[in-house]
Amino acid sequence: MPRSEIPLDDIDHDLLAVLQRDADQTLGALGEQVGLSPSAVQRRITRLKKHGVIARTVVELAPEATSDLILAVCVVTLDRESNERHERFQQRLLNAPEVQQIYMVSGDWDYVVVFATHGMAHHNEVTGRLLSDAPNVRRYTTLFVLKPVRTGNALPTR
Amino acid sequence: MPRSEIPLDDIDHDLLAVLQRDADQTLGALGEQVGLSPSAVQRRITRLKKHGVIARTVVELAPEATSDLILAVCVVTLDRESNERHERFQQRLLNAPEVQQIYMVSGDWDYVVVFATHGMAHHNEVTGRLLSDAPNVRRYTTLFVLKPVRTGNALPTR
DNA sequence: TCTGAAAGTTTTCATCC
DNA sequence: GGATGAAAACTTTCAGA
Repeated sequence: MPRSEIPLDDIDHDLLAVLQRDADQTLGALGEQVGLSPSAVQRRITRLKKHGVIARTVVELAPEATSDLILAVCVVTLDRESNERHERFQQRLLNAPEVQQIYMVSGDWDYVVVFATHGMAHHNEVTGRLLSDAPNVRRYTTLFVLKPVRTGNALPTR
Repeated sequence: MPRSEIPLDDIDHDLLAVLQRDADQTLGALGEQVGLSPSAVQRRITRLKKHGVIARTVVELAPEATSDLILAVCVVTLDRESNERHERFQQRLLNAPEVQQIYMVSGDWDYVVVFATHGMAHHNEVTGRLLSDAPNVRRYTTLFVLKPVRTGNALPTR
């Protein structure tokens, strides 16, 4: 999917907002919410996917339904600023399915990483391998999630 | 959707892993990946939704396709530990569409909050209103996202 | 109890206006 | 953007393992 810039009108914005909350609806139901016929909705969705505005469609699991789920936010600083080191660090994290999110950030820390694991043993194994025993991690701090008040990846579109 | 605990077998786990990456596939295509007929796949998905394992289906937007997107991770500490204050704080954040994620955490900070806004002016307006000018926020620090290396909400299911 | 296949229904897709 | 018919997908039912 290419991702050239395309203009979005009000209806596109409405449609994207709806789809980011619930994409499990028929074109007719979506049409009612944005004031369009099913075929018009279909045309717009096709266009939004084609131009890469809509990156993908996924299901989200209920955190409560995942047994022994431990969510943790780790802030990480690497040893030195070096592109190669950053690349390697990112690649290691990307290869781990327990790494839910990775953000490179500015300021005192280099990265914010969200881990999703099953139980403390699993958490320790994963963060140990990816952070404690990593060659280029200078320091990191773990913030254990007591309650995921809101999750999701919804982006404002205007 | 109720969320009583239900047993998941290997095929359920495979199916959930696939759906968390890409839910925009036909039952037949899904069936091929997990080794089941389309109707069997459909039955399992229905069951997983009914029991709340699958919370919802959503589209994810490409961050690059969102104009002037600013992502920021804020760590926040409230003035005092009080259930009522926490409730109010959470509710204010939940009402803001620019608040993408909220995690209550243990340790030196009380919350990790991810903001998604359009441009610095918007970012400052939102964090000003929700954090700086909030009555019960003691302090907070902002980590601006330079690069979202991985996003998503995929949870490991086993 | 769960599967696979077939029938019936709904939705989606492509073309037309 | 809306409407229509054709194609595809989904849902249900049923027989068998």
